[in-house]
Amino acid sequence: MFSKSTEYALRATIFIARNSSADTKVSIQSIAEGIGAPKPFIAKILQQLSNKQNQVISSTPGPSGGFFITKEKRSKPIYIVIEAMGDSTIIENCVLGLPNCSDAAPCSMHKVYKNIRKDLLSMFKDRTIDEIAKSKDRLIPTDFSCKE
Amino acid sequence: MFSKSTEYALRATIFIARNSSADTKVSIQSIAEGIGAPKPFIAKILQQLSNKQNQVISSTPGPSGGFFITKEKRSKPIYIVIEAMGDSTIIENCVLGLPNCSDAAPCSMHKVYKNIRKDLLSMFKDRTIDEIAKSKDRLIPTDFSCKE
DNA sequence: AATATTAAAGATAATTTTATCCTTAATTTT
DNA sequence: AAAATTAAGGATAAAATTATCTTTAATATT
Ligand code: SF4
Ligand code: SF4
Repeated sequence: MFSKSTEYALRATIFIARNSSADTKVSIQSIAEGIGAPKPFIAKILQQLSNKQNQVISSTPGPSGGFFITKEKRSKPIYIVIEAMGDSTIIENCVLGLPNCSDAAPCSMHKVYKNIRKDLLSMFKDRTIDEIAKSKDRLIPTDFSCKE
Repeated sequence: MFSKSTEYALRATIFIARNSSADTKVSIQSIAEGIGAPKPFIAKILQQLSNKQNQVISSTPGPSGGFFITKEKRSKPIYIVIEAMGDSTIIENCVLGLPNCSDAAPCSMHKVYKNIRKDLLSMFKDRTIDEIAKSKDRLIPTDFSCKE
């Protein structure tokens, strides 16, 4: 559904929400291992999630530094991750790729897609980061036992 | 949601279903114009939709040749277009990009995504090409008046 | 059979996405 | 203050996607 970048971004954000607090930060290394992503690539994504415009996650350099997520951001919808990655069009745009999508100017799949899109959007806009992080289900390809 | 190729493929297939019959075929030129796609690119996509493995649409070369769709294929689900373009993973795979997705090995968004994915899949697998083609809603970016 | 028309096929180019690497800056610990 | 640790930033590379072009093959019309 999403780009690889956004998949990693979602997994990384959930991982950070689970494994960090005010005084326990997580390193790029442990995030990369925790979600099964290439370290240099996830580093770039973390950068994007924590830059001036986005600030979905926070970071501090230096020893015992790393990434964490503030209480304020924890209660935001996971949608902010998708937005920060620039992938929100995937769930917002027309299935047929037409611009100016609306009930007034419907594409040929409008009627059948409309409600599914609404559900998709509300899934990402109504669920908070903390809510998703709570589940403890897996975030990494090979890990099949994180739930038990 | 889908790749540009698949968006064009869906629009082209619906366009052909609307504008062709056993004796009226449509040319690449008129398809490109009818859906607002670059002609050389849509030519490649039509090729892929009509090749030996896929055969979603059919074609004949020569004067008064062009593309058409058989009665048999008209009654197939639009899912076959997505499959032919190799984009079915987009609606089948895990939102978080994890392999071996199942209730037994759920990812951290499984619970909230499961039913939406089911709806997405049934939308593409239960609706036939003819059913979608019937709507007469727009297939082209600039055309805002095809419904009236 | 010759000609005109149309798609098929394959080569190529541009762009975007994905991934990696190396240097710099910030922070903490000693 | 010096050393160690960690992320930030920027440059580069590889791969996939999107787009274009040219030649060839097939078919119908004359
Ligand atoms: S399907 Fe309808 S609602 Fe969905 S995008 Fe196309 S026009 Fe818009
Ligand atoms: S969300 Fe659940 S069902 Fe959907 S993909 Fe991830 S594991 Fe599979």
